[in-house]
Amino acid sequence: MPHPISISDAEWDVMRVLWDAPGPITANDVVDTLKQNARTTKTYLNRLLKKGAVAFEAKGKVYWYSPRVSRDECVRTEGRSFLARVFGGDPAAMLVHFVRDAKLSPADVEHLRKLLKEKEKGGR
Amino acid sequence: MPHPISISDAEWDVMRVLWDAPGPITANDVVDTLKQNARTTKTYLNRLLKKGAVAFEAKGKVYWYSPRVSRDECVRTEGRSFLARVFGGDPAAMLVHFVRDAKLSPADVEHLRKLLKEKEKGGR
DNA sequence: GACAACCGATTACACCCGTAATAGATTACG
DNA sequence: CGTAATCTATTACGGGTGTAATCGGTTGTC
Repeated sequence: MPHPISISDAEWDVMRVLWDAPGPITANDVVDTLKQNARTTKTYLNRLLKKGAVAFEAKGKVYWYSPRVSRDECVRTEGRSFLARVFGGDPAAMLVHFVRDAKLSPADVEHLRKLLKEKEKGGR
Repeated sequence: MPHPISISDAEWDVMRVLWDAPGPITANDVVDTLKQNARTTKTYLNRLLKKGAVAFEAKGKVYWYSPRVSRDECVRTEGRSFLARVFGGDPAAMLVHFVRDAKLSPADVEHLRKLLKEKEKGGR
């Protein structure tokens, strides 16, 4: 994959809006959702365009934007970088930390235990 | 707490070396461990000093450095920021992702399951 | 005592980032 | 048609970051 696109903090906000949308949306849709300064948000969209993280289709003078990279791919990339930076690449240490630190509902806990159980036998 | 010190990527490498050390160490110790350019590493130490993330004691012309902020505090801060950025603040979603994505030894899995079990009853 | 080696401090520099204003084109309205 | 509104594109700018070279002082060595 020729893709290690790096998405900044503020750009993540924009990407999450795009990923959550059911289809292409306009810059103003993003602005309305984020309730941030319109100029600023449009700058982010532009930078994401340059990076190849989003695509657009022009209708009249308005652009309709959509993600060009998958959320999952970006989450994985960002996660690996975080893991390397903060935990020196040790995933178990990271999980221990988060399990300790996170506020989880009983249902969440149940879900995670199930996942771990599968992981235990299923392997992979 | 007057402390939301922000530590950059490259600075984390330095901090991890300091945290892992049993006591104060010199800039050259850090250089030797990281095997990065000495000038560069020293720049990082200087910036960390300015930020108040490390302290030093001069012995002769050599400085002996030690962390001034706890690893745990920094990990927590960084973790929260990551959680907000990538998962919009949903800890369960993050854990599910990492449990799925991480390579874990059977012992790791066992450990995590135990932690979750405690969390389930003990709460908090 | 002179000079080389070495150390931390200062300076450099290009790029990214958050934040936004301005410019230029196009459209909508009266 | 002319003017106002509205898009996107371009430009701005201060601060952080990765990367490193230079400066100025101290120290160790001959």
